[in-house]
Amino acid sequence: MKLNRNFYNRDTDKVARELLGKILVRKYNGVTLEAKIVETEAYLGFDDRASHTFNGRRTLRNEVMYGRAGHLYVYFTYGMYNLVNVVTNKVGLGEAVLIRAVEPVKNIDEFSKNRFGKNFEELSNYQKKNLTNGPGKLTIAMKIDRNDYGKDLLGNEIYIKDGYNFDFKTINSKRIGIDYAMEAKDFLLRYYIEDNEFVSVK
DNA sequence: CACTTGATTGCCT
DNA sequence: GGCAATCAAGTGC
Repeated sequence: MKLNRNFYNRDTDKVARELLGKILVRKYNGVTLEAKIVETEAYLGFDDRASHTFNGRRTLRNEVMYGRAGHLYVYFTYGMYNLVNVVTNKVGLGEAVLIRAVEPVKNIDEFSKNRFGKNFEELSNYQKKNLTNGPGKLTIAMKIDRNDYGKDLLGNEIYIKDGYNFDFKTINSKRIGIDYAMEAKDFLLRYYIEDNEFVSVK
């Protein structure tokens, strides 16, 4: 069942934890991709130096973070990657959850073609391992980019639904790639599924 | 395997 | 002008 608005409109840290095991559904050109979320990070508002909304910073790019929970915040970074987030918590707070890694569960050949131009079984072991194990990689595999900025996860084009298997242990750790964030780099706001091979950093 | 470095551009100061 | 919530290729052990 598709997650409702109330799921997203809660404490961001809790949403980040509970998104593990849920299924991200992505439809385009008549194709349906499904992937299990295996790694997330919470980005908070005013007091989180790692967040794009730190200290109340509000620009055209991050505007959707201040809006209603359950919408997509997609942004472009390092000159070549799109990263996808889910807006959370109350309007005006500016919080979101970054989806850092997923495990394909439906139409894996489409993921594979979007990333490497061939079917999954034709990939090298290295390519199989690197299909969706990172925030920049999964957006390529699932064809998510800035055109998806602001989309509502209660719509039909892209949404998240309940998972099937929650028999896993959740690991909580520091976030990745935010060494500039001073005290905020040590916040324990990252979650991932223990022993899952698609997690970006163990 | 671990570590280093270059790529490439939108965004904010 | 400087940098970024990253990735892939290259080096060396």
